[in-house]
Amino acid sequence: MVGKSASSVGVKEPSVSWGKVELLKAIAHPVRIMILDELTKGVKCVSDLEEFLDIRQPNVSQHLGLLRMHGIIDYYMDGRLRCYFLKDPFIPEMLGLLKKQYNEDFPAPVCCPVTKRGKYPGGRR
Amino acid sequence: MVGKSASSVGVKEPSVSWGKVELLKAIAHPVRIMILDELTKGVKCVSDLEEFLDIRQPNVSQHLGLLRMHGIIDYYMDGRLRCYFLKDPFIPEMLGLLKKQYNEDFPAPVCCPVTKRGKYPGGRR
DNA sequence: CATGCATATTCAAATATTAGAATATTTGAA
DNA sequence: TTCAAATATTCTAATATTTGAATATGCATG
Repeated sequence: MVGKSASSVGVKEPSVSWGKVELLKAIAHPVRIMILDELTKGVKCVSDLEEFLDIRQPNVSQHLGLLRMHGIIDYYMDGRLRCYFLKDPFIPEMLGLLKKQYNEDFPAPVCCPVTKRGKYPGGRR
Repeated sequence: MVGKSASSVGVKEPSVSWGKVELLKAIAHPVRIMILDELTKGVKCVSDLEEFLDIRQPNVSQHLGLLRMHGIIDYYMDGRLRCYFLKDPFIPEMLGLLKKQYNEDFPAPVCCPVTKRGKYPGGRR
């Protein structure tokens, strides 16, 4: 069962899947991020979100529909209310990352400074 | 200097900043994700990426330019090569998250099933 | 200082995203 | 059954993104 790790054997590391990139695209909108952040705190109905977001109801519904089509959220009915909730466990972790503060950038690689020639790690030249 | 935490006082939790949403948008493209994943492994010049991505050079440069404009990557010159490298420490963590496998969705909240009325947590009705 | 390699820029066409307006649907209550 | 509340859908105009083609730039080398 247990064998060499993928990297030790030269097998390709699992890369980011097409589906995950689609998910990223679906999330990458200020309104949808706010919706998701709100849903992290608990179930919300459309009119709650409408008030919170301060945008028009049809637009809220459009964003909710998009998120639902991607399997990121879902809803249940409560009377005439649609109670939306978070479905994808990836989302809270993603939001946590997005809220994290990073104080410094990575340093430039050692083969700088700029004008020093011939150090390209790939072997080309 | 030190005081109560934001949450203990009812102050709004820091939400996702506008800048972070912009960063998400910049990242949310299959080619750019591949570029970033590749740069995670080390410095790459444009023609290396061109070969790896199998798209035309001007297009590679366009994506690189976009990422650079967002402060996500930078480059140094090595002779006539532009050696691009990762600058934003957020990226590797994000890629790690994107590669993570999630086996189950969150369960629907307890106030289901659908027809049970009057349980909306927000108090409306 | 001319040449060629590595890369960037500009432009245009195709396509995708977004938000609003108008309208439709669904459900519970009277 | 009728009405009103809650939400969804459709259509459209504005805008943004993406790509390819053509071309330009910068630098190292002879």
